[in-house]
Amino acid sequence: MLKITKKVEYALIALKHMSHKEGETLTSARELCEAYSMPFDTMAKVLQAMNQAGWLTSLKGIKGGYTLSSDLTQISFMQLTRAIEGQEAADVCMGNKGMCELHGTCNIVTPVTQLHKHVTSFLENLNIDQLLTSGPTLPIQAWQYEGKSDGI
Amino acid sequence: MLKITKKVEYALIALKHMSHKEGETLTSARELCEAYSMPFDTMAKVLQAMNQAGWLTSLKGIKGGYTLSSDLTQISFMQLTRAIEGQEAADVCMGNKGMCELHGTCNIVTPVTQLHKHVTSFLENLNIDQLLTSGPTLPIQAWQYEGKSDGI
DNA sequence: CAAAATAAGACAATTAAAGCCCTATTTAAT
DNA sequence: ATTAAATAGGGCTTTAATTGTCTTATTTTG
Repeated sequence: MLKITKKVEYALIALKHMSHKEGETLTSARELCEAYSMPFDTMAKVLQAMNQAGWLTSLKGIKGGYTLSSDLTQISFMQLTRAIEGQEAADVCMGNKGMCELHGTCNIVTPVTQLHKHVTSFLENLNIDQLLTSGPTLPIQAWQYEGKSDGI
Repeated sequence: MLKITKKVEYALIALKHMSHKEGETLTSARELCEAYSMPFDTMAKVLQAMNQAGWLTSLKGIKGGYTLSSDLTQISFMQLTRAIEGQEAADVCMGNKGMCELHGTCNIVTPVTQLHKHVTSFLENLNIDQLLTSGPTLPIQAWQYEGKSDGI
């Protein structure tokens, strides 16, 4: 139901792995992909994305690698997927990149959009530390969108 | 973020359309696909699935069609997607049909599974009437999974 | 008997995700 | 200096899931 891509999965695996390391130790893409049998190139791209998001510090050259430079409580699940899949992919229901073609005729845009926003805002408030250690502690809020029913 | 397929979208459109009709009126696949510019065959399949789920009554032959035979408050969003996409597709994070290959090595199975179950259970309690008219009134519950962190 | 509907299987097209290849650049060690 | 191993990143291929199409059978009203 929830669209969690492999890349986001790899990101979570990497973050968890790195968060269990002592302060200064570097983690390389190779170390990760060997430890968890993931494809090297894909893992590398994911680490680059997290580096660009500012959550990691990278060191080039032999003996290089990444260190976690952020507190996992400061990264939300939505921020993570946006950093890795891009805004559009993260903010939209599957199959409906941007606006759906039906639009004018569709009688359910509003409710579906609302539902999507509802779940999304829950994930916006769910931080990676919660997710990986204690589990989410925030409820998904009740919604009450007082439709304005569209069409029919 | 939420994986809502076209077929589920079409189902919602159809249910909303039918719920706004007076008691006995039949609705045909053609009527629907013309009204909302959807592909006929796909719409037909969706109606068949809902019929098999027992939510519609079908009448064959010319002058045939479907009537809504259930109360929309009695159908949950998860039931709907299960009826249309199948149990497996509905109950699993994208890309991870059944069990993910990493499994043994993966250090995040538990949290991700829990998150998925959490959102899923919210959708299990969200009924189609709520969704289409008043919006969901139940909160997504807090979760507290007390990890049992897997691996690393 | 014809027309229009449901019923359903099989297949084709489309699209998004995932993986792979290649090249450039950086840096430590020999 | 050269080499080895790391990050950085562009582009392309493969794969898999979804979506849509085609076809045939059956039902039923006029």
